[in-house]
Amino acid sequence: MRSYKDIHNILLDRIKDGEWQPGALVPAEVDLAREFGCTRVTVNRAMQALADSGLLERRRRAGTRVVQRMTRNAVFQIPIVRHEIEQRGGNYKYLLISREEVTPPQKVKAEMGLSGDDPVMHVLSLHFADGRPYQLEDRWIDITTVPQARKEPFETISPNEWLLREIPYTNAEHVFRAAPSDTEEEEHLSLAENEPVFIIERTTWLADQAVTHVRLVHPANSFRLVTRDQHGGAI
Amino acid sequence: MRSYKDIHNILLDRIKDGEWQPGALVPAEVDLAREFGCTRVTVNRAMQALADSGLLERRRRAGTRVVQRMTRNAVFQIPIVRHEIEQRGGNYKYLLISREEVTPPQKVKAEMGLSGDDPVMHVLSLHFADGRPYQLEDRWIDITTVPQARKEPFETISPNEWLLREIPYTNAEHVFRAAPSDTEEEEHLSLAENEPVFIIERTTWLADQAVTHVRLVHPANSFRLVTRDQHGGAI
DNA sequence: AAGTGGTCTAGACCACGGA
DNA sequence: CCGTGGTCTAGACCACTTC
Repeated sequence: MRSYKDIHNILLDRIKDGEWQPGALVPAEVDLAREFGCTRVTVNRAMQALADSGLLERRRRAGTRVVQRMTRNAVFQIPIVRHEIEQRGGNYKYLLISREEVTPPQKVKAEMGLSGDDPVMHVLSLHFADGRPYQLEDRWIDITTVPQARKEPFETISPNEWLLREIPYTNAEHVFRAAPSDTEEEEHLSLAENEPVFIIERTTWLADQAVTHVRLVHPANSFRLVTRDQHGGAI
Repeated sequence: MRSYKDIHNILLDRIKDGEWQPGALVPAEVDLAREFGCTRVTVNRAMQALADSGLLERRRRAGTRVVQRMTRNAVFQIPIVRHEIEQRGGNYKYLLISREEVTPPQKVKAEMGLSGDDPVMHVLSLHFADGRPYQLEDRWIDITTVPQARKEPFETISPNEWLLREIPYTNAEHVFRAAPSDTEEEEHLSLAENEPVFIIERTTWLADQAVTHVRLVHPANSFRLVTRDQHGGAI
């Protein structure tokens, strides 16, 4: 019996092996269904998966083609910092630096789409790996959307971990960049002047309402972000 | 009539609105099918989509739960640098620095999984945006897998663009990091000493055979990598 | 053992959009 | 127009895995 996964892999091989060249029209679902001795629905499912992952392009009446421009997606996973460190056998420590409710600077208000002067929870904290500063977490939490945050002292659990555990979200935006450190970062991360840092800025929404905005600062020499983008056997 | 997209969105709303809390067990397919007046297959399709995007976790017999998210995903698209620059209205220029066939250093051989002393195509080139160096492309291409590369001078088209246009791939691995520049980078990118740079290292495979390994170096002050990750309205 | 998701079939109708 | 993909139904059997 041929499952849609089998068919997916067979079709994938044909693309890999160049049997179906980029830009080429591939047989219609009906024909493949006949070839594989299964229903059209089964073939459809396999081809949809290939289309979703960007290898095929499908249009009604026009048929299905192997995509020509192979701009494909790589997926990063950004884990809870504690897990990240513990997973590679490191010793994790968390330190709360400050926690207050204040009106955020204009830049943060813009990122979070806030207009009024309502106070926002601002939490500054540090994550250590093996005793060395690993990440400075500079976080803003909208207490209108997440009132529970007012009851959380963040003394033993980081905002990062608390939010991921407690608050669902629907959209996120990331900015990754490198920069020379500023004095605050140098102080907290024990850096020399103008050492390079790797910065992740993330804004997270729950149904069009900003939940939180965070700036994560890492010493460049101890941080790398890795993706492994598999296309093959997966399914 | 309720389509699987409708159902997908209804279920998504229930998660968004907190009607279904993270970790909670959600109704079985049969029950939802009855509720929406459709077949179980239709419900299954909607729920699979939600599971694929990481919002639901499904196990036979154990049922379906709202995921207690432990990681966040970010999606990054491998661009053609020229398009990236032109798309935001910039003026693009390409410059080939060198092109040779040599035995690569051990580090590159390891990344690409090469063992012998076979020569590999090494292409060094620069991408400019509005006259300023934007990206240094330090690329290795396996000419066993991609013999066509020997016929391409790379004088007017960059390896980046040529490869994306001509060579399909199945897997990719990325490393993102920040670092102080080295002297070669400072020379080509017109940087002062030890300025921070943003580095992307990518290895690309075609069916378990390494195609190319590249190191992309950007001046930190003119580069940011942005992702926008939707869980929502898409489908 | 039994409930849950995973998947297939056969047939059908619809929606889009190229010829 | 009419071929192609998009999707639904009804019913079925299977594959897990927890109870």
